[in-house]
Amino acid sequence: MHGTCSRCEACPVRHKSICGVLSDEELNKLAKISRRKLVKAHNPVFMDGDDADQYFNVIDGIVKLVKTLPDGKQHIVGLMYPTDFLGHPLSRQHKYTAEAATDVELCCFPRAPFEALLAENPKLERRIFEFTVRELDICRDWTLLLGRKSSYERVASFLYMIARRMSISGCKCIEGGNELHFRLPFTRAEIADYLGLTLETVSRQLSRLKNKKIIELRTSREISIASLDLLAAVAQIDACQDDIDMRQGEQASTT
Amino acid sequence: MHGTCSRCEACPVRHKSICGVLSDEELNKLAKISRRKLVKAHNPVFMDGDDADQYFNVIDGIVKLVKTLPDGKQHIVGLMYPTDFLGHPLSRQHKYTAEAATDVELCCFPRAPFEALLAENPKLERRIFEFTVRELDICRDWTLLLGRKSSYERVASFLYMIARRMSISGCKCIEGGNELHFRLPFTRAEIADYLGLTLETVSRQLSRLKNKKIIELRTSREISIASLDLLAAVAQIDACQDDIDMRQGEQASTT
DNA sequence: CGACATGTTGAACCTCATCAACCGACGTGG
DNA sequence: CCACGTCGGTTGATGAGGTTCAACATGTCG
Repeated sequence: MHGTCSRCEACPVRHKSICGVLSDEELNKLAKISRRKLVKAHNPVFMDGDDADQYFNVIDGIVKLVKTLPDGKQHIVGLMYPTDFLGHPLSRQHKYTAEAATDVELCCFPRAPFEALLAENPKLERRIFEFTVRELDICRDWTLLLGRKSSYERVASFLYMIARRMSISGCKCIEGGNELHFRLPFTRAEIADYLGLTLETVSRQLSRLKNKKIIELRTSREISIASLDLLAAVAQIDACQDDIDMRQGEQASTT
Repeated sequence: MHGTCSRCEACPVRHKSICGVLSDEELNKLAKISRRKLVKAHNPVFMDGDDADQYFNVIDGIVKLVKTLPDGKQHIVGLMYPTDFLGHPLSRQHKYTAEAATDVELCCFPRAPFEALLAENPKLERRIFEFTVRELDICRDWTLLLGRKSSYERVASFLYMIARRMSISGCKCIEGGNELHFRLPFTRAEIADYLGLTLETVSRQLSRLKNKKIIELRTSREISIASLDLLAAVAQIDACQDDIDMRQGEQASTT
């Protein structure tokens, strides 16, 4: 077989995912150890405490990373979109549960052969490192939101962020998704778990945004954003800073 | 010159920092481009938005990573202790301000020559990758705290965490520091900025812990912890899970 | 159609922020 | 040496923002 395997050629995240740095030849090697997998919404990809015996590319759909407190309260510590890479070399056990928020399509790499490939391909390792640094940046921004923003600002921040992430990653699961009109893939309770609020508070703040004409809600899940800039202002997001973040992300995923 | 340079030989973080993976020869190369630097408490190491033209090892003291919201509220998104590595390859600009919380001793590496060394030394790059993954784990745990814990739980978590980190990293700045008795290097306002609370609330919850005999306060900064297990229980920290984290950290820093 | 999940809205309550008074330690200058 | 201001810390009173509990609306599926 020569050229790229047909499955990878047709892969929508071929260039933006970690695979973007691989030559056709290298990609073929990776393809040989990879396996596609579909996970239905609300099913786990892996559980907190499990051995990390696989790595994943998210091809389509959204994966929630969930931590649970001893007393049962739970919190979403991250969301993974198409093109994202799931799993960290050097962590032998998962520190959170990964659960499909929507129907999800994954590309799975068994740990041992994947790490062997990593060892002989510094470019790939460096690429995963880049992705990890971006995750850390996002996580630190999130601590700012959780530590210092009001419920109104949080909900606005969430809408702003998800609008941008979904249009950038080109999530198939969002029918007719453009930056300003899309279908929310989360329940109010899930949004609450992500923002450190209760579902009632999320509902109230969404109503408030609707009353102020900053968003429209055709149904509870169909969202139209009147103006991203307005939303960013409400969310206390420094639009300039955010543009830099996004451009870096784009670069990293296209070079 | 043969063997290790004398400065590095005497360095207290020689083996636990990123330098731990370097042979004497490689360490000499690194030493040639490095420079020691002292930063007095409350002075900046670098500012949000600055070009990232240097990397740092923290040798002694504690560095705060601070983000500021457009409306002026600020939040501490991370603390760096001795042995920690400051700066991320691939981020051209700093996303936060780094400020000395105590008097700090740093080892500085100018960007260009350091990245050249990285390129020819995959072990070193991998080591920094490990450190970044650990930072991400810590950051995710922090989002759990900010999203779901009460003020009482937060203050308990903070004391628990700082007690463990300081004893592990062997901070010289903590005179007579052992795991159960140490001097707090932060004001109430700084703790509040780290926990997403106000300084008054921090003060009240510390008093509450004192009244419940879980800690003693000889002065406002001299803390004795009656029992780490008790503190962990109050903080809703799963002690078992935490032990795993710590052991991994130890391994990573001694192998 | 009824059953069940999801979402909205209201009312009461509680935690934490805010504003303010006060204390002790420290440093400075008259 | 002491009066004074400053800084860090504690404590109290009050109020706002969010949680909790509850009722009701809407939508979906057998």
